[in-house]
Amino acid sequence: MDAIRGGEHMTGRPTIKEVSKIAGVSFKTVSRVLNNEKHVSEETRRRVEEVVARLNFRPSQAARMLAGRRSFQVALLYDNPSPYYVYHIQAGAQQRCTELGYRLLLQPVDSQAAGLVADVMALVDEAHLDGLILSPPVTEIASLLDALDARGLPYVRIAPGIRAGAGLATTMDDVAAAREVTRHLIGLGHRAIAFIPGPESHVSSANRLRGYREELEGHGIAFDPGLIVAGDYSFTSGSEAARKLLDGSPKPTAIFAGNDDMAAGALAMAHERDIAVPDQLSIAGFDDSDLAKAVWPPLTTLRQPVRELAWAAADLMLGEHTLGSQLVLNHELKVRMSTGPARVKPIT
Amino acid sequence: MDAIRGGEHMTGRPTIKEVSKIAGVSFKTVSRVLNNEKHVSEETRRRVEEVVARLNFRPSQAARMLAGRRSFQVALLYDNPSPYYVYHIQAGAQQRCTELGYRLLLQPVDSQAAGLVADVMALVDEAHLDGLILSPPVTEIASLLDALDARGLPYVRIAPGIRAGAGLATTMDDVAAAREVTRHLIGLGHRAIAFIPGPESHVSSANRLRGYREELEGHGIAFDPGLIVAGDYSFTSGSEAARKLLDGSPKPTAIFAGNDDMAAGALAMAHERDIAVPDQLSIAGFDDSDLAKAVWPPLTTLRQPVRELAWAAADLMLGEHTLGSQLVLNHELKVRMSTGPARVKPIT
DNA sequence: CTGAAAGCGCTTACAG
DNA sequence: CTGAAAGCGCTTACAG
Repeated sequence: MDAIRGGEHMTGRPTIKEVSKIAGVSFKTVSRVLNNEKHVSEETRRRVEEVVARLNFRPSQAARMLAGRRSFQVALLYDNPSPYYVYHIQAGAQQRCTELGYRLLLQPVDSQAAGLVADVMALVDEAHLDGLILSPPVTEIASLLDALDARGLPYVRIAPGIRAGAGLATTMDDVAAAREVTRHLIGLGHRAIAFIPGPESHVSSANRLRGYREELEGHGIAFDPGLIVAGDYSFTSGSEAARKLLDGSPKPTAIFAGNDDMAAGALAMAHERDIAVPDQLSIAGFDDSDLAKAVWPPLTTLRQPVRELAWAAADLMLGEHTLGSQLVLNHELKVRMSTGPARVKPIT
Repeated sequence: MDAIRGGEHMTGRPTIKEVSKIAGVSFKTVSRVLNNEKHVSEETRRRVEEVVARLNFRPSQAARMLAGRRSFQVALLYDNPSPYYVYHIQAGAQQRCTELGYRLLLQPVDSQAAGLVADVMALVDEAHLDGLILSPPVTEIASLLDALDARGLPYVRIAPGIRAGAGLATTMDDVAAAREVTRHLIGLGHRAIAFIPGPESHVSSANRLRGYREELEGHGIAFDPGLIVAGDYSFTSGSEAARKLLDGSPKPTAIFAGNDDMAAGALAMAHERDIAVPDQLSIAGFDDSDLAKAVWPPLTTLRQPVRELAWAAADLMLGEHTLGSQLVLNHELKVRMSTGPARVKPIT
């Protein structure tokens, strides 16, 4: 016998009818007050609100969903291995939804699963969703986008890759951001700058690589494939990539990793080999995750406005907007101690 | 005009009545099949299930909540600044709830807020919750526990401090765990072992301090208040505590921090002062968070079964249990490179 | 094993 | 500005 049985816990719950009786109005009028509709006299409104507060009345979401055309409920879909990323995406979306009177369902999904589209549509039906927020890489599943479009269901994407210009979206400029990091390293005198891109499944990987390359070439530095070793956004992959780069040729004086986890991996490899950072090797990351400030030396990185992207996504979908359907948010270079002038002490 | 208006998206949604019509039975029979009730002939069941699958029918959660006595919906309350902790607590609870057919609402709260109890009870009413999972420090709010008890609402607590023996709970033994870490350090020859406890608001802080102290005294090593400097579980506070410890007297040969964030902070301070870890100073953490493996050298720490604690909490509340109402999960010491033999090279 | 009736607590659409 | 009726899509309690 499980603990949930019995269910006598609905005891105290008042309903709209009890409120209306005490306030001396019809329950329809209480409904008007609750929904902030026009055409309620100031005095009636005040009286109803007083009773609502006194009884601690909260309308049943289930009844509203069933009777009304809107559920005031949306879901955030995510499938990201980074606790840091998920935490902040959740926080941003949650905050804006709460402010706007929506409940947000936080829904982890498996973007590789065959049944993904069916599962999401099941959620849409069961929960009567009014809309969806998609975070990468759920943003890249064409069949899901098609199903949502066919259904006419509103959704916003955060940092989408495919169909980037279509529909509602919030993004940052990965290309420009990667150029900034690269420019910072070039400015410190580095010429042999290695880059560790992320996995191909993420659009951000290709965009950051492109920014790195464009900036190099803008400064007349030839792109050298020997300085590129891909990772998969994990710490371990960053470590392995750094090992290959340090063993390869040409020897880099700086490593720019596509995210902070990989930068931390590269940094660990430098420590393991007694390579001084930044005196012998500069290392830069991307994201400005919690990790960036927790390693030694703290990482130079590019702050991605994760929380803001999710906040703005919710706002774009649920708020009162006339301005547009796409929003590009600002990033910011964070210079810390892991980058410094080139070749103070060459690697031996 | 916002994107959500219009709401023509319910178009395709089939109902239980349409299913029943196609299957040639009453809609009550469909309901029986959906709820896995007895007394449905095998053939009828099969026919209904076939139609359900073909139409991709999903029952409205709202209608079930309204008509039934159970909502099949529970909430996880959390108020923890650690993305790592929140991510794994969510994952564990989410998994078990999904397996058992419950929807889990992930609800961040402000445990310091005056209106907390009212807000939670509002959630209970609005969402018709069948139960709640409380994670630290939400577990410690007596007024909330009282309100839930008064309402007769089932809840489980993860690692509770107050009223620890009462009600449903999953925990780990912080005292024994801290003793294990301390024993490891003593076994390496350390005698001047500093400890950085967390904030007093968390019960785990006091328990880990107690374990540290008990183990020392069990080995005939006097407890020295000069080797205790408190932090608040943050990286920065760990760094500051380490600074004071390294400047104070007696000089520690090992530092045991109450969590990994503070251990990482202590490690950064050692790097800043060019103190070799572990040759001159051993550092141990607690949690085995992602951080533990991302810093250099990787931290010796104690694995707290965060995900399992949440999984078991959901299971305890929703599953079929007869065994008991409290569950103590196992922890595990993870020895990595940040700890080593004492005084190989004394700090100068 | 199966079904017809009543009702959950609200919103909608229609009156006045 | 306010109200009475109908109904959302299910489960419950009662019959057969």
